[in-house]
Amino acid sequence: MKRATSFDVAQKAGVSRSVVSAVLNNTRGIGVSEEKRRAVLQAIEELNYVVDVQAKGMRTGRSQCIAAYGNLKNPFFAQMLQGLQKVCNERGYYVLLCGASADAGVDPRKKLLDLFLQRRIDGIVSKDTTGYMNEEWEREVHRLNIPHVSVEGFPESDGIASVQMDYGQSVREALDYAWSRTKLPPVYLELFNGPVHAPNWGDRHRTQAYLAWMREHGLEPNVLQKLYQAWPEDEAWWFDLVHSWKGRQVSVLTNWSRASVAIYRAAYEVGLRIGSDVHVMAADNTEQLNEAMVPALSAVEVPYAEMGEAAALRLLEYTEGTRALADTERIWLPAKLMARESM
DNA sequence: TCGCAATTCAGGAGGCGGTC
DNA sequence: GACCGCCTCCTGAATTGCGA
Repeated sequence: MKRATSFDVAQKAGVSRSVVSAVLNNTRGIGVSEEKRRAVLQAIEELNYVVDVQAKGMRTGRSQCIAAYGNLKNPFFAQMLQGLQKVCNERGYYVLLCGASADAGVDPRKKLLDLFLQRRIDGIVSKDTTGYMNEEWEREVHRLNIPHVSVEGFPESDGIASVQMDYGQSVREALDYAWSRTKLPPVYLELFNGPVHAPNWGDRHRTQAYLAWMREHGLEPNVLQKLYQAWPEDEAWWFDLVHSWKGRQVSVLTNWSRASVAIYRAAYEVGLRIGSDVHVMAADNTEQLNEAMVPALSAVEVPYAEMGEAAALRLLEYTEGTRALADTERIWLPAKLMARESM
């Protein structure tokens, strides 16, 4: 059966297509009487009429669809999507999911360019790794005038709009909380992926914030750096560390909650109690287990859902023309302090 | 008749400009 | 203010025109 068009709706309601359009879009400046409005809405219902998005795109040049690009295995991408989807639902947009896995040596980002040129998407929100930079991609985005917002990527670029959590503020908040709970000088334990410690943008901001906070409080900084290895490869290192804390209380802030998990394990083996002997707190929610751990791990967490919302709102400003593409002012969101039992 | 290039048409919706 | 007519958007398919 042929699907109904706005022409059919107009005929059935006894009005012109312009009135149907005005009712559907609440077009400013075009008033529609209550009687005609009801007639149009009734015709829409009776004919099961739905706006043809492709046809609409022909006229408006927009697809009402935005691409969400990221690593599908990354749980934060899913969290970001929640916020993105919420905004898109409210604003009548669809989300096209684009996985970041490369195949046959093709940069998966390049596919996004094709989708944009084919008018299948109006813009892109990408969940990038913290501090991610890509000058070639930036050039392409500018060359093609693609509305694009990165979550966590391009933190030092003025060319790409991004949504960032304030890592410095998150560490300060964690340290203030830890200090208020224990009055112990906090140790900062920084886990890194090897083989060489090459701190990214977020890592640097965290460490700088820790050092500054310690200085301001007249305390001697104590930064421990540890190459990440899967348990139990490096259990001896953790045992030695936690063993050295025996007989005194310590307060530890870890950059990744993964490090907190290792401390929990070692403390269990050594016979120390988390929350009373060893006070632990994480500066992120990498493992998604903070709340489920026993005792529950206190943390300052990255608000990925809120970041997804903020990114979507900014992107729609670009696609709908209420903000110039050149205006790439960064959006900063605060970390969420989740006070639990470990600190 | 064939092959190619140019032109026309169809599809559905948005909204400007004009009328009452 | 309420409403209508008509132009416009883009692109693949169909049609037409023309030379070889």
